[in-house]
Amino acid sequence: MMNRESIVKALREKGIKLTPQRLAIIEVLIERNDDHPGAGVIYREARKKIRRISLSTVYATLGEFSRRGIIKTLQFDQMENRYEGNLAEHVNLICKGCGKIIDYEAPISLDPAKVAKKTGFQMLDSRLEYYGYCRDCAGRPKGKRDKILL
Amino acid sequence: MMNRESIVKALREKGIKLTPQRLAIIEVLIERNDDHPGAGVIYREARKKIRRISLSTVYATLGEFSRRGIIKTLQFDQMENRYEGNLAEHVNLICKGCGKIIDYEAPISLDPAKVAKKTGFQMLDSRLEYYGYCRDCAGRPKGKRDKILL
DNA sequence: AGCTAATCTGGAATGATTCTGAATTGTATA
DNA sequence: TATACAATTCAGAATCATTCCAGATTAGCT
Ligand SMILES: [Mn+2]
Ligand SMILES: [Mn+2]
Ligand SMILES: [Zn+2]
Ligand SMILES: [Zn+2]
Repeated sequence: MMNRESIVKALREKGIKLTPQRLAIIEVLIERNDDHPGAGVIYREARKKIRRISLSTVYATLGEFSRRGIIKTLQFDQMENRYEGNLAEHVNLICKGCGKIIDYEAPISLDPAKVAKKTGFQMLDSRLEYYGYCRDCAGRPKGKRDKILL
Repeated sequence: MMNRESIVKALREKGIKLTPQRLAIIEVLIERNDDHPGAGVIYREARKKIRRISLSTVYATLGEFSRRGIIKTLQFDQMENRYEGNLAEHVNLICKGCGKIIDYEAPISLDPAKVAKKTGFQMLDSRLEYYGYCRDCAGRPKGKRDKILL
C-alpha cells in the first residue's frame, strides 16, 4: 500500500493513463506521505522531477485520484487542502501552530450497521481529526504560535 | 447550553458587546442548530430579523465566536463552512448528496494523556466526521445524488 | 450627555480551486 | 511501426467564499 508498483497497478486497472505528470505526483505523494502535502508543495516537488507540469494538472490529478479512492483529500478553507495516501482509518492530529499533520493509529469503532439502523445514514468515508499543538509548538510562548485560526 | 440566556451571559463575561447583529446571529444559530447552517443561510435568516446587517459582519461575528469557543466551525472548501453550537464531542454525519449534517452521539474516546505521551501532541478540539448518504439520498439512483465531490 | 474603543458597513481584494478550449500524448489497434 | 482518437495537459481566465479596508456608527461606561 502506497508504493509505486501498487499505485501504478491500480491506475492501469482503472484505465487511467500513465503520464509523466501523474508518475511525478505519485512519487511526491509517496516520498512526502507523512507530511500530508498540499497542492502547492506537490506542484513544486513534481517540477523538480519533470520538465513540464502545470498547477492545473496537479489539481486535476489529485481530484481524479481522490474521486477514484486512490488517495484522500483533507479539506480546509484557511489552509490549502492536504492529500494523503494512508487510506486506513486513522486519526490525523493537526497542529494549529505549524500545520503539521501527524497520523495516529487508533481503533475508533463506530459500527456502520448501528449508525444506519439508528439514523438511516450510510457511512462511507471518515474524517477524524484532532486540533492542538505538536510537541514543538506546545513549547513556544502562547502568544506566538497560532497560524491556523479555527 | 445553546440557549439565548447562556450565550448572552457568556458574551457579557467575555466583554463582547451585545449588538442587534450579534443577537440576531445567535438566534439563528439556536433556531437552526440542527442544520449546521453556513454563513449564507445565517446572513439571510438574520436579515429577516433586523433591518441592517452585512455579510462582513456575519463572517466577523462567526469568526469571533468560533475563536472564543462559543461555537464551532466546520471547514470545507467545496462547500460553505458550517457552524454549530453543539460543543459536546460528537460525530457529524455529512451527506454527500444533499449536504445535510446529522449529529451522532458516540463515546469516541481518544485519551489525551495517552496521545500526548505517545506523540507529544496536545489535543484541544476534535473534528469527527463521516461522509456518506442520508436516508433520503441513499434511496435515489446512484448517478444523480452526488453534490459534494470529496 | 459625552467619550471612545469596539463594532458595523459596502466595496475591493484575496487566493485556492475550477473552468476553458486549444494543443499534446498514451495506448489500443492494424 | 504507423495511425487514430479519447484522454490528458496547459496557460490563463473565472469563480466564489472569505478577508481586508477605511470610514461611519454605536454599546456601554463615567
Ligand atoms: Mn493521515
Ligand atoms: Mn454537529
Ligand atoms: Zn506544530
Ligand atoms: Zn442527503
